[in-house]
Amino acid sequence: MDFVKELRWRGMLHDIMPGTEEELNKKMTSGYIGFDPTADSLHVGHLTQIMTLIHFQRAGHKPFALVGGATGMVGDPSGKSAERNLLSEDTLNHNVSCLENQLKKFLDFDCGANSAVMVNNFDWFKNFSFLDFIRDVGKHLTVNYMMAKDSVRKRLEGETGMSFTEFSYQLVQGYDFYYLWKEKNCQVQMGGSDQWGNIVTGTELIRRKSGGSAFALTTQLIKKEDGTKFGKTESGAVWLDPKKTSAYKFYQFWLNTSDEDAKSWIRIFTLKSQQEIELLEVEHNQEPHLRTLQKALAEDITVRTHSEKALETALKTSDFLFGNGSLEFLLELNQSAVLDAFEGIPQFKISNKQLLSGIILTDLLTELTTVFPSKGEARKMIQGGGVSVNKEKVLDSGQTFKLDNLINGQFLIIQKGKKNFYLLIAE
RNA sequence: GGGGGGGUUCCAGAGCGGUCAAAUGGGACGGACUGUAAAUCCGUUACUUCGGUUUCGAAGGUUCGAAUCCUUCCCCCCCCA
Repeated sequence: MDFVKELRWRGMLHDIMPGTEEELNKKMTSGYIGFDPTADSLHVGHLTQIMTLIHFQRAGHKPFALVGGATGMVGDPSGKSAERNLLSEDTLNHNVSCLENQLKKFLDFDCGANSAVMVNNFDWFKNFSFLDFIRDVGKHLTVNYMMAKDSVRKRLEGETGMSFTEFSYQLVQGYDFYYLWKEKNCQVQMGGSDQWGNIVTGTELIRRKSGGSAFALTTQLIKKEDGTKFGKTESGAVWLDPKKTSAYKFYQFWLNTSDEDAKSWIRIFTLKSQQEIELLEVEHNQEPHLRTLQKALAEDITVRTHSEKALETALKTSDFLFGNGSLEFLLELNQSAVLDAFEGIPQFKISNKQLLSGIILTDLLTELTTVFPSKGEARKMIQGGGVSVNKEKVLDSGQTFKLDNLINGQFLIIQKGKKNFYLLIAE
């Protein structure tokens, strides 16, 4: 398998430094991608980078996953219009270990020579003093060079300015590359296209400091066809951690991609072959309403990110919530089967006592649950026809609910809009 | 240290004594149409027991009445040294 070719046909390649492809085709090469520990989980936006490393390893090269315990302390100004808040050391440590655990799922760390390796740049920065750094690293690059970078220039032109800390970021990341190049024979750095500037600082540093050569390659930033940001839903980022984004929601996120996006994303986010994908596309075009591509995409990623079992549950839940005649289906299940099917959607407990006297819908949606943040909002949404209980639209915000509204004597299914469900359990 | 500009509802950005819960745009959410798609159209976008109640960097003050005027403080940007 030819790594660069692979990225090309998948439409992932954005920019590549001259000589990189030749170098990679010569021999097994080590390459790395850095991940910033800005949160305690990776999100779907990181998946492109993860896929890049997977392809890298499948092509017989040795992938390094770098977690930025040190760079995370500085803050990457790339793509940021304002200075960022620094994270505390505790948070950072916690995040680093979370990310490491997630990355372990995707790469093979035990397959001989090209086993993946996990590194944390805090390890080589913790004992690097400020003075040593500015003498050994800072001296090799001019401020002029650093200021020409997009990430810096934009901030200098803008209104917010930029701290020295963030200005230095590229040096810190640049040194990572130098260190890995020198100590681990890591010759290639990869990353999203927004990282080009930072990566080049690294190759430049290697060249000036040691006269060595290193290579770089960046991947396309994922964009949606309609121009909106990839990876966001109404409830925020789509995380890989099932505690932050349930497998059901995760599956739904991918299922809901548009036809256009599905075509490019199935190439980027799955390992399916070109042939396989083209076949799926033909199928999809014949009967677009079946959403063959979206389903294949969603299933593939869900299994690899979570598990076969998680996918099954997600499918079951989706089937139930979006299928037809589903209330009957629910009646046949016992309580644990219901809870299992609803695992991925928000649940609330209410007491039978309250239901005995009847609960007004708006209270139910705001005080007893967090479906809506305020009664006013709940009322407006109900009036707009956006709320259903047990699959039936409710138009009177004053309606009360009692014991006999419960399905199976214990459940109430609240629906906000078309796709947001909540399960209320009475006990 | 000197001079200038500025902090408004999710964001951008109007308002510059009452008609302001605050224009406009974006975003977000909801509805219709569909395929749980895209495009399009429509609606909502501080809280409320619908009487009112709390909002315009913070605290005071002037006024019948302030986002709008005054005082102090905090923060941001630009220019000069």
